[in-house]
Amino acid sequence: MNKLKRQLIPTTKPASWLNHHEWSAWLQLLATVTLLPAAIDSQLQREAGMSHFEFAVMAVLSQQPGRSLQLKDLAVVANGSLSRLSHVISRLERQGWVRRVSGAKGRATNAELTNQGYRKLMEAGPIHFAEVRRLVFDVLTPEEVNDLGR
Amino acid sequence: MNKLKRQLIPTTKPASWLNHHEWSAWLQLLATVTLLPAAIDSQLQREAGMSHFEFAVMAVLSQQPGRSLQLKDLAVVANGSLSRLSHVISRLERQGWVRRVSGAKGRATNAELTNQGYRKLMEAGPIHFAEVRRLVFDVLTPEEVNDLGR
DNA sequence: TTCTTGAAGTTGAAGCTTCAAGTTGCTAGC
DNA sequence: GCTAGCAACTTGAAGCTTCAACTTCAAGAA
Repeated sequence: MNKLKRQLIPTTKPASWLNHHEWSAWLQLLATVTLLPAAIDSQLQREAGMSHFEFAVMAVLSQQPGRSLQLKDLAVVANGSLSRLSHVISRLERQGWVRRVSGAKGRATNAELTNQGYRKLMEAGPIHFAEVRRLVFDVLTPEEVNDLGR
Repeated sequence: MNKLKRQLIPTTKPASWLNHHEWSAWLQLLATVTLLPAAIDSQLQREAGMSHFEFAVMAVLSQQPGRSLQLKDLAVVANGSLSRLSHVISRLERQGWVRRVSGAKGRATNAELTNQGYRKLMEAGPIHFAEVRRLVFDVLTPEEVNDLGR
């Protein structure tokens, strides 16, 4: 199969396709960017019963004063759309891990981590980070870790 | 919001959470791995009417002899499950871009790129790769591109 | 005051992926 | 030649994300 992957280089190249060099770099990046989140997600799902996005949302909340943050800001920090977040918060509410609290100003809504949610997070953290270590930090040298910021 | 992102470092650290250094590296990687595919996907969707996975599938096919490949192999090269691929091929068939051909041996099924599919791909390629260049190669130095393979 | 505009959320539908449960056709062992 | 078991799909349901439409509230213009 690896042989196949290398064959993907276009033989006819209209002006704007990638050259050999770019192409193989892109394939590498693509595989990382595709496989890594999938692996992380499915492990977390299996062993802790939550998606990585849900984990991220709860992790952010746990670090905020009052374990609470306005949805709009939470969406940005968690790298998701407001709509997606709203649906996810509804699910987390159903699990009893998060609660909606109407925020101070205007139409603001805050999400607040419940105690139950906090306990769940503390339990999921080690499981998750062990996998992150295994898939990321154990594979990279320390300098490479430094370079991750590009 | 960037200030927020930096606050995510856990203040209490049970043995198996990440340390400061790992944590910020992980946040970087996470953002890349989350935002990059989303950006690529939505651009391709908007401007060429296909997902990145569909593009990848057709691109692989276009490079194979006979523009055709068995589903099991195609799934591996495109980094997806067989089930996912099967659904996607059905969609691509509906568009007339791909055709199922029963393979030589046993229960094998091949996917074959149609002429119409090939034309579509040729049209989508430049659109897609321009975006890849913009988001990846224009941001990285040549040495960094070299290092993408880790 | 009243009107307009924009930001923040919510909601439902449509589409995609995953998961589990089937099919179906080889092939190895008896 | 049978039969068990596996490999290669296919399919339908459940769950998640996206998208577009809608609601609500705040603030500034008129």
